[in-house]
Amino acid sequence: MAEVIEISRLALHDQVISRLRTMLVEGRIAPGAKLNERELSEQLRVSRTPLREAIKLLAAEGLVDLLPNRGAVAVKLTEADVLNTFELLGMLEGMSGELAAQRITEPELAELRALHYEMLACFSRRDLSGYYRLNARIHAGINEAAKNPLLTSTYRSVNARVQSLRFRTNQDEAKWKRAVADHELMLKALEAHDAAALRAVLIAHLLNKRDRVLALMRAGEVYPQAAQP
Amino acid sequence: MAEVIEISRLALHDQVISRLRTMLVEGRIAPGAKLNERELSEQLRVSRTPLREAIKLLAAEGLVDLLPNRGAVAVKLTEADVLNTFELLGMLEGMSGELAAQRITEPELAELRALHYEMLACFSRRDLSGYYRLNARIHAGINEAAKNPLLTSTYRSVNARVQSLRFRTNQDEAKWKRAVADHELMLKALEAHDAAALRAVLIAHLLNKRDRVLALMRAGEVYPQAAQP
DNA sequence: GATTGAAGTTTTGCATGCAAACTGTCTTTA
DNA sequence: TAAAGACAGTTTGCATGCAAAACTTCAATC
Repeated sequence: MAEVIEISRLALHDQVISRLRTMLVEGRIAPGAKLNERELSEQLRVSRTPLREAIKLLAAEGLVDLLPNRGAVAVKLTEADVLNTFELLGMLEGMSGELAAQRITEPELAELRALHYEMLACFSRRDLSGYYRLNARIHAGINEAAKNPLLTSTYRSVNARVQSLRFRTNQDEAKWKRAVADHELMLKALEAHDAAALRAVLIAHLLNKRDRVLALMRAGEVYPQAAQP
Repeated sequence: MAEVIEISRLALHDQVISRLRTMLVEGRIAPGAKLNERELSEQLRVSRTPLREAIKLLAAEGLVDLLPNRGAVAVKLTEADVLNTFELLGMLEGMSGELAAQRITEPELAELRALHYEMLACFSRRDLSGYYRLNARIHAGINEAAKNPLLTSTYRSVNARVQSLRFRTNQDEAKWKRAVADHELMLKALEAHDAAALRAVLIAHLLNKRDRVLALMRAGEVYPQAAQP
């Protein structure tokens, strides 16, 4: 009962934000595409007021660009944007790792171990989407173990900018194995409370991802359907 | 001509955001105070629509808390919040310093040197507000020299959360001298392109500031007029 | 043929109106 | 006397309306 009330009482503009963010991150709104207020408000079944509030917030998160008197467009990252984003993301994740190695509790470690084994199961079955989901939960878990909510939310926000690109990198067998090996090292570092080691492996892991994203961009496979101005 | 047009064309909600942010950062809206939409919209001479958009954005920046169906209140930081904020800020500023030491150009360095001497002039005259202004410009300059706009905007956003507290710390003579000495070290490190040294001095400088802010909070001098719930 | 301009349409930005939720006070009841 | 409830006033959340800006189309001129 209370559940239903709570859910229905989620502010409309918050629902709109979530749905829009998902559409942007998953690429259902193509990078560079214009966000037409009338169109979106009909699609999402809300009036333009909460929709506009949502768009403003997504602009603050860096997922859309606001053009004065000309509405909003989904951001289309340049190579420099990607480099800058990963540069910052590496620092944030490295810091997160250092703090987590120092501050993680035994129950948190046990949960991360469990997630790790679930992820290995997905790897064994070549279940890529399950792997991605668990991978994200593990990184979120490390982030939480750092016990700094502001760091967590900052990381989440910066990460959202490149999330859609990270989704699209194709995992060939060798790279996938390498990523799994990285995760083994992460767990070892956490168990040993070795801050420097965890920082190093997290950053290396991320730089790897960055290079795959850059390779994708350079191959021109990222924005296939988006029209150039 | 174009100037005037450009200025007048600044979106209303952007003006509102700036003015509200200033009011929050400078403490003209007390921490914990409720933001009444009708009241503020009359005060700022805009309707509630752009005001509400601005409040939502400031919530995303962490300057106000949104209470569903009950409006917004200016954030009132706990000691833990301050610790977390400075922890992240130290990391961002440290990173900023490392990159700046590697990437700063000669003209940028010359400008920072000039600002430094202007700041020394303010110190010599015991002109605290001028000192603060130049101090902020120097730190912004270092940030820019890091050549990562995303890092710059992230730093700015996180810094805004504690800006109002930083304003209020009282500079006794010894601490002020120490801060000026830190700035000398920063310039030396930049000139030598010594990333590690600049990182170290920036972080030490910031931790000093953190401790002064914490001391202020513990002395109960931060929220004198704000009513407790 | 290309470029400029003018009218019509679309879209954004802001103001306002209305219903739902919340706050505070006063009354009623145990 | 204290607690609960009802009612009035206030405030928020969302929808809608209107004016200004931008875009489109088409024709006219060089």
